[in-house]
Amino acid sequence: MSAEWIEYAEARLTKAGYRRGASRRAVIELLAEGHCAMTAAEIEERVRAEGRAVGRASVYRTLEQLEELHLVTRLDVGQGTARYEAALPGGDHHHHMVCDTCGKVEPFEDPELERTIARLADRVPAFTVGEHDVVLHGECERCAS
Amino acid sequence: MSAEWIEYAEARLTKAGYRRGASRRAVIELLAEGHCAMTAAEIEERVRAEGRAVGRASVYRTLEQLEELHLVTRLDVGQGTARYEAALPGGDHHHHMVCDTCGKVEPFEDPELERTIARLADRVPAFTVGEHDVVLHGECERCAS
DNA sequence: ATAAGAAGTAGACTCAGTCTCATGTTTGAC
DNA sequence: GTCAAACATGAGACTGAGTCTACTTCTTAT
Repeated sequence: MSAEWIEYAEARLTKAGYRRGASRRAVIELLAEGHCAMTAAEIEERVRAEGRAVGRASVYRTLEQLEELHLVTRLDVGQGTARYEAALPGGDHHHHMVCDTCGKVEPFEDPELERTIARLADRVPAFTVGEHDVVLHGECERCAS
Repeated sequence: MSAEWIEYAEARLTKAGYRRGASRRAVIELLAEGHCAMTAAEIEERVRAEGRAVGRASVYRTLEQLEELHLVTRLDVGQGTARYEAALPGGDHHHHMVCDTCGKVEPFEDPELERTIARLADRVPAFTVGEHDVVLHGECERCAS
């Protein structure tokens, strides 16, 4: 997650007809740093901490646009706050484990799970499956001890 | 989903040390009707529609207690609103498909998916998996056409 | 360089969910 | 049955995420 992703994202946005802007750039740069699953509020706060004024609306608008182009993944872990993370073009599909005690969010991958869900999606004709989220709730090592 | 579930839920609550109360009873009765995945606001509204005054706090408190005893399942479909549904004691574990266009929530079951997740949970030592949610996003038949 | 319109800002607004506290009920003890 | 302690309840204030609005500032095509 890095400079290439920034360029890639900007290119996709331009191709999609969006103009460039400083706020969006700042949000994209932050996401590129790859801190897993930030909330919109965290993003706003961190951009401001860098000394840039940024409107809440700009943050949400940017995230919405990026999500539309599948450049970020929105993730609902059930604490009433959505989280966002940069998505690489070629896959990197993963899910999340949430510690219900401390709130920590941990990513994981599982090809078998992907296959199972793909098969399931084929089997359901009344529904066109697009995205899917698997959220495992539980306790992380530290909280369990 | 019916009268037995109401009695079962009340018995469990009593055993857990809770006293009885009219508001909680009303919420439980509504859940027992089995309308899939209601929001807290819908529950409050429907209880009021029956002519009973009920405080928002009572609804949320009841749902929290029921969730703690695994008598209801809380479900996050990602529209910023939690949904709740009665859970039968002996299983009936299911997941949900959400139509991102019209917001409709449809339940589904899949034993293969359950097995896959159970295997996955065993394989992850750093995390004690408790509950899991699988939410498939997509489009329902009507919206797709 | 300029004008059209997208992008940005601040902050008011909405709405789900939480908290508080005075009041109403339940229950166990007598 | 009566009583009091303790739990349950209701109204509404409060919080915090996310949306909307009105207005300003840039980008970009010409």
